[in-house]
Amino acid sequence: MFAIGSFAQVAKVSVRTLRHYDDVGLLRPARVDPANGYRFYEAAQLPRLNRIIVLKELGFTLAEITRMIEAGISPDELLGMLKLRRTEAERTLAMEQQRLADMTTRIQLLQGERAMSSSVVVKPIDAMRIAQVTEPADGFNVDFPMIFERLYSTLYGELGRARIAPIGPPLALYGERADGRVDMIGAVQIDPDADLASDSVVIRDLPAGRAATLIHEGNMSTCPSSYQALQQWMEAAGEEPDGYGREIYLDCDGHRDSWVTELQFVLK
Amino acid sequence: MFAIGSFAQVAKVSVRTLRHYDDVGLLRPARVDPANGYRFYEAAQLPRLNRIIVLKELGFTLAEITRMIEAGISPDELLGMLKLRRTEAERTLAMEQQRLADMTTRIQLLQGERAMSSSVVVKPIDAMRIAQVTEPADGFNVDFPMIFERLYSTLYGELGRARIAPIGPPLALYGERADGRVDMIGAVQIDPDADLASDSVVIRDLPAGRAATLIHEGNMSTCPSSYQALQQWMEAAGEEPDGYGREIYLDCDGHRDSWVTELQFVLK
DNA sequence: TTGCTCCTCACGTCACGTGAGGTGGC
DNA sequence: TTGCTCCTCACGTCACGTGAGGTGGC
Repeated sequence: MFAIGSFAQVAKVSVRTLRHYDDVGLLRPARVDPANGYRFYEAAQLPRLNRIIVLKELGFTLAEITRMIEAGISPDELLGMLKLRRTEAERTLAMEQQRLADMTTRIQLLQGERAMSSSVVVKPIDAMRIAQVTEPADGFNVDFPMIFERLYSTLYGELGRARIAPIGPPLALYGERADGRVDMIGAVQIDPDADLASDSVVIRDLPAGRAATLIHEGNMSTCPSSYQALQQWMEAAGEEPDGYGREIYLDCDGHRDSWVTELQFVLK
Repeated sequence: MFAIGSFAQVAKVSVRTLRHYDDVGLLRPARVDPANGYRFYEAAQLPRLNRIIVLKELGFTLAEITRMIEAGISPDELLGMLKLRRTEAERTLAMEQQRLADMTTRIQLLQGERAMSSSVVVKPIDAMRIAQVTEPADGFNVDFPMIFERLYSTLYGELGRARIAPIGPPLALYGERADGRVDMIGAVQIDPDADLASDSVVIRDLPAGRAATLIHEGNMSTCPSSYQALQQWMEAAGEEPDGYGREIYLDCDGHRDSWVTELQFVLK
């Protein structure tokens, strides 16, 4: 017979742990003094306690362990559960490694004085239906404000006439053309059930995916530096963009200098 | 201005998360409607939210993030903290890997039908002062009960005369001798302040360390199979024993068949 | 009027650690 | 009588998830 303190000492667990296992019914003392509630354990209870400790080290929860021990699990079953757990463990291990790599990326970028890129966030993007108006251009050295003014005016005009309500803020997309030029695309999300026949406005579905994103604050004329930061981040993180960037005009109500725009690169 | 739902959507966090960040003061809404408590956010708050998300992904706690953001941390400081965190992450990663290896060991042993070894536990052993009586033998093919009866009778007799109280159960140790024979050692823990002058009883300090342990239930005559299980476990786990085994007679009061003994191998 | 969005509690999570406040035997 | 061991609550941990129960505007 061991009092709880000595039993804890030989088993190298805390007294609190033994009390906890009593509470949850995982390991009841061999005897409890009815007068003062003192718990007493037998040496013969050590194999059970050790089994608990081993299973815990293997990553099972106390609830799982309770079930396993109560059910008098066979070696074969244990083997199966262990293999399952190992698969889980491998996954969390891979995630940990990813995180470590992520930290290393950020450290490198910080050392390169590109502090801005320290708020690049990768997030899922949902599939959505958009309405868009396209205009080709000879590259990125163009008068963006003028072009997009035209695009959005056409887009919102036609949507209004067709009684289709835009969802959320306007988007800018860019597309490669067969003739080597670039498509400037003004777009906005619409209801997936909406449809429209128009010469200028095209309805299209964007697929779901992952994107590296960065919030650009202020006038779009200073946008290139934000794009650069995003691109540097992707390079350092070993991510590859799928196509050109996207712009989401989260706040374009006030003065151009106080606009807030999310830049996105869809990742492969 | 975004209502909490749309702000959550663009930032890809849950509404609950935004409320939580408000509660802990990490990200207060730009405006709260005094009438109904509705929270409203501005696009310009996204950079802060993204910084929070990034720092969280890097493994900082919300409390740490709060401090970092409030203090307007410099890139250099961030770099330092990141490196610290990376060291931590590397350690937990190594532990995860150890666990995975451990699982693989157990899986192998289970497949080899050595289910018994599935309750081998590695635990720290404390440094302790012991009193011991030694008798050489020609190997392990001897009459253990008789020898140890002699050893313990001498040991407890002398301790009693010297008024030294034994602490805990009796131990059996084994030692290599220069002449190729084996020392059979009966021992017991005593107070670290205790001392004794005797021809037969020697006081000695055992160092702290780690040991692989297994509980043997029943008569010591069936002990070899438990020792074998322990040794198989060590081999599979890539651990090396430092010297012979130790035995701790946790319960040797009743019939020999109901004894409970802990077998230990100190690990290098 | 029916949905939809928003609100505020408040419990639950996982396995104990850590006091607080009190008791019984050497 | 002073330590020591034991006891039972009960809060705290970490970052929210998940109802419960209720309200205000299209």
